[in-house]
Amino acid sequence: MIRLYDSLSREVVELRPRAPGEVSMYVCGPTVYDVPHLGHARTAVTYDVLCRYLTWRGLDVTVVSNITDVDDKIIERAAAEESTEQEVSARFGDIYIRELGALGVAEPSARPRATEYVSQMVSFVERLLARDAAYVIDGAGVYFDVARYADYGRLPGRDPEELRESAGARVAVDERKRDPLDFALWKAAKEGEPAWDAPWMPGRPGWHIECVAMSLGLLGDGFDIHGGGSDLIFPHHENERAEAEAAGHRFARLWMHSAMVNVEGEKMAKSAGNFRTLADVLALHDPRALRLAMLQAHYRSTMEIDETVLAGAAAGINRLDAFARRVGASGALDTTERTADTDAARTAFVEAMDNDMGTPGAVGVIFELLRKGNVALDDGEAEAAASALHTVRDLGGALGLSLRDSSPDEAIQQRVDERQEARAARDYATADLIRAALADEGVELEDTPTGTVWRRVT
RNA sequence: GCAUCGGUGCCCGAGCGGACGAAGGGAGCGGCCUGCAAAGCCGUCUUAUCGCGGGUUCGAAUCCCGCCCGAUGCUCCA
Repeated sequence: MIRLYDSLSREVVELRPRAPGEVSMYVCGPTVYDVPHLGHARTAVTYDVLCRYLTWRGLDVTVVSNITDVDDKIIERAAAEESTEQEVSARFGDIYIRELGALGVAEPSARPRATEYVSQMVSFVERLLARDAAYVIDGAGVYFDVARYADYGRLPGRDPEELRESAGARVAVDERKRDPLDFALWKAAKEGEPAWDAPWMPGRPGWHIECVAMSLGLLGDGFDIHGGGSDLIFPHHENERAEAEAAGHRFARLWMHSAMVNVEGEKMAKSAGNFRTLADVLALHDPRALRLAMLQAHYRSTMEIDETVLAGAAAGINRLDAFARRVGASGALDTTERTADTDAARTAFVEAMDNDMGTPGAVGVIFELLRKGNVALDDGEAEAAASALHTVRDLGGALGLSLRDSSPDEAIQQRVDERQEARAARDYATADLIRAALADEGVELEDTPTGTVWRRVT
């Protein structure tokens, strides 16, 4: 039984897909006006792991993750660069996809762009107008009428009255709105901004509507999981929910929110100026180290990512790879043979993961099995070690963590062999010379009872 | 202020009523192994005052109340 925390009911609930055996999931992607940072990476990794695990458990998963390519910030950036909105969003969209791909985030089943869904958004707004859940303000746009949605405020756990009090604290409220909480579904075109035709006035999509159009459009009513970063709970997700349900649709069955990444105790954000780009981290570390660091914290806990954390995770990745090399050097062949240890590990792994994606516990299980495999190797039980390795690979795969396979390199192998000959002849001076030379090239040697293995150190 | 989530060994971070004599990773130290390393294993720091004070319970890191501290959200946000 797979259980997940549902942000709407505020409890861990059993995942009960609308269609048995199939899970449909929508993950709010970024607005592409700049390069991705670690926060984007954490969110993407969280849902990537969920998708991989559900698939590993035998479910047929469909993931839709959007890219929002019309928005105030994109317009600003395009203006600042004297470029176009299309160019800016295409550029950052490509970077986003490439860098997350490098992190091992699998391509979603569909990655819609907001601009591809404008006509659906227009129809959606019409439907809301027809149901009297929205109204037009001439020259300004079309607004959602919050009063028409009785459940408003449940997702963020707030009373609409309280929400109303703080509305306008940061942005001036348009006097013509019926309620300060009302928000734009469609924004009237301004000079020099991208615009599309619409029955009310030419303009561009307002807030939250793009995700509703894309999620319902691609996954249909009552899709299973809607996820995103916790900073989207309000207003973004609550307003999506209001729009969809006020239009008569059954929206997401389960809401998930991943926690923020902090830097020195503060949320990483562009506005705070403390963000680290994904590219910066990827330039310094194995992408698997970043993923492991993220897996070692629960997705609903705020986590700190700094050099200490990254270096620690990188050391963990080295252990994983070293185990694979050791087993490889033992000559034992890959085997699906089960042992008491691998069975116990699988059970514990599933138990941890089924419980609201307990990746830290799941990673713990993997490392425990790794240690047992190393002990088996020390005891000369290569077969048992190979079984452990096979399971480590399988479980790691369910989390998107792979072990590095050494790539053969004849030139290096030749020198390793030369060193072995020297060692056999007890000519340790020569042997150490070769080892030091290889070390200078970033190649580290490990002597095992069955031969010497080597690895590249980055 | 209101809402939500937290405060666990040197660091990160699980656990969320009894198998806790608190997982796992990292760091330090000692040992074994090794020609020396690396890798690995074992031990150790670690009897972790589980933020503080009360309470419930046969039993609490886990539940309840109060307090202190922090993060996030309250129409830019992943």
